[in-house]
Amino acid sequence: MDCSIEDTPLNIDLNVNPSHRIDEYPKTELRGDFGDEGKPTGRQEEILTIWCSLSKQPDLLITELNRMSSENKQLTELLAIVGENYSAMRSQLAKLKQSNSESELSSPRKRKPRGDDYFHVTGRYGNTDNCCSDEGSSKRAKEAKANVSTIYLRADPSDKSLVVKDGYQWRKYGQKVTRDNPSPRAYYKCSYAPTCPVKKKVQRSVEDPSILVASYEGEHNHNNSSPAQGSFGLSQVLVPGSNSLPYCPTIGLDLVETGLRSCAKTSVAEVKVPSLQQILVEQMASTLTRNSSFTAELAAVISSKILDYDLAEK
DNA sequence: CGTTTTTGACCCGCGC
DNA sequence: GCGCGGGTCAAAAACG
Repeated sequence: MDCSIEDTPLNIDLNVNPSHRIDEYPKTELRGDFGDEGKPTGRQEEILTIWCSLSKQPDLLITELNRMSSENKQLTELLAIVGENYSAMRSQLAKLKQSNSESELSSPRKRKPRGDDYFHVTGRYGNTDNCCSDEGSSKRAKEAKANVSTIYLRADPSDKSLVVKDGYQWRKYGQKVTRDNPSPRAYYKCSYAPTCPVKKKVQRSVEDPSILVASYEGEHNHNNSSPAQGSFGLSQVLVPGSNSLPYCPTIGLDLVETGLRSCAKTSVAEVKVPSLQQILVEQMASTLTRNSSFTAELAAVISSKILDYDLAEK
């Protein structure tokens, strides 16, 4: 096999170093069917091609490795800065929330909302009708006993369905448009067992329509219908629960904290959580490495640069 | 044909 | 007592 590389229309700028731009080099092409998992020959050929190029130029390999190492360092520093900015923004948000809640307490509400204190604590993405309840009401005391819990799920905003796949079987018995949220609220009952008292309310967040807010009420009185682990989706974290609510997902950036706080509030066992940066890096790495097109294009860019060095030296 | 979803009507608690 | 708004019911429609 020879180590020739053909031209390809692919053109991805992967160079984060502004002084070292890829488009300074001639566009090259890669033969193959990227992303087609049924035909692995294309990608394998690219890897072989790159390996052939690199093996011919050990010095070049070292140079390239050094450059990538420095870029990696830069990226790490950038990530640290982003993390610091995030922390600063979060503390500012906390201050804002605190001042907002103080002003809400000082101004009387027109109508006493239903719900319990739980929502007040965890309800950043909850509805306003579920927050700021008064103490002392017998109904609310009953609700507090009823094991109410809220989860937040990332959902496709274009998908209008209010379906939360949590592994249990639900029967929808109502849907309502509430006053303070344009998106409808769906009411579900657990249909796995006829006598199961668990109810679920699902509604999109007012602030972010891509967030589904699901409120669970009650406790399943039947054996778990073996909810599939991870059925909440990729970005959700399975949390061992002590009650009927098996999942306490942590989604997105600020939702991580909110989700976990809600877990703690519902007496769910304490959970070790990786740092935000770690989560971000892992998710990015996972997404990129699973994308065969990306890896193929990455290989294409690297090989084109190597070839260019080769030509320049000659 | 059984199950699930839709949707308008009704019920009930709360604030005024 | 009345009106508002959330929650539930139940008949009809849709679905598999």
